[in-house]
Amino acid sequence: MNISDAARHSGLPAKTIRYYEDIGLITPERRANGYRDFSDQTLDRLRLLAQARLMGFSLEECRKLLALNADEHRASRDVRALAEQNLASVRAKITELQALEARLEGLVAQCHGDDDPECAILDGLTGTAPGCAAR
Amino acid sequence: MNISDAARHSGLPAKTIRYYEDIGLITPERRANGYRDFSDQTLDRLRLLAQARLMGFSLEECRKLLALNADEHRASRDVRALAEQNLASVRAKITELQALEARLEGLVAQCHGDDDPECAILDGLTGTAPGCAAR
DNA sequence: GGTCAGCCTTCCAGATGCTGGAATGTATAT
DNA sequence: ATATACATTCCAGCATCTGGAAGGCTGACC
Repeated sequence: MNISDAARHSGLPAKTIRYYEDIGLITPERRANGYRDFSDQTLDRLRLLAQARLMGFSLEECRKLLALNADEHRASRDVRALAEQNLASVRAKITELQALEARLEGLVAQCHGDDDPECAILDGLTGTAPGCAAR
Repeated sequence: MNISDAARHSGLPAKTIRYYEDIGLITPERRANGYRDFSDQTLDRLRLLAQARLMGFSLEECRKLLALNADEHRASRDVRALAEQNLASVRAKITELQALEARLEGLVAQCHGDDDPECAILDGLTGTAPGCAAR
């Protein structure tokens, strides 16, 4: 199977697949002409990669997931630990962004948004107390 | 004022300040010895940069904010538009991450997390129907 | 055989926003 | 003279691709 078919079947761009090979996440065979030849096994790895990336796992986490997936003696505990770690960092990012959202809302709410140069957002960002532009 | 003082007064690392000069966000004077010399004006720009970065603006957005801040004929409408754009992208990211969170929670909840190799998370990521490992 | 489209390959560069480190120069104090 | 604590530039790397250039291979058509 050629790279464009592998791309179709995995949902990943061919460029990304080559990159994944570069960093050792997959090792497809080569045909005599130098073309990559994707086995079903390699395709499975690509599909796992595609799904895990969609689920927010980093490439290094994906590497561990691939290893666990290939290890028939794995403990599901280990997989779960990875997923929980990922979940925790997703939640941390959400919390952070929500704080950002609140602060931005506060700034935007104070700005008139008209033709006037006086702007509460710039005042907020430059540490100028609101109204200082007029003083 | 030397770069380390500028760093102290703006809250930005000296490295970051040099980088901001590299990409043209600031243009501090130079002394005879080649050292940068930060004026109050340049320091103001650094402070705006520091705050705007904390508020999630990209460096290109910061560039526009700096231009607006320096333009006494600006319309606060334009500043507000930038802030709202930023707010919208923050909200979009939150929504995306929340969807991710829900999907991850779903996966994690199904996984036993014990010594057994059977794992709902891997099943979910590989498209294997749950329970297929036992069949 | 020639030619063309449409694959494939490798390698280099760029995006974002810094951050670390090396090699070197300057200022200040003792 | 030396020690230190600054300063400078330049190069490389982080994560994760993505685009493009230059060139080779395949398969169909004439």
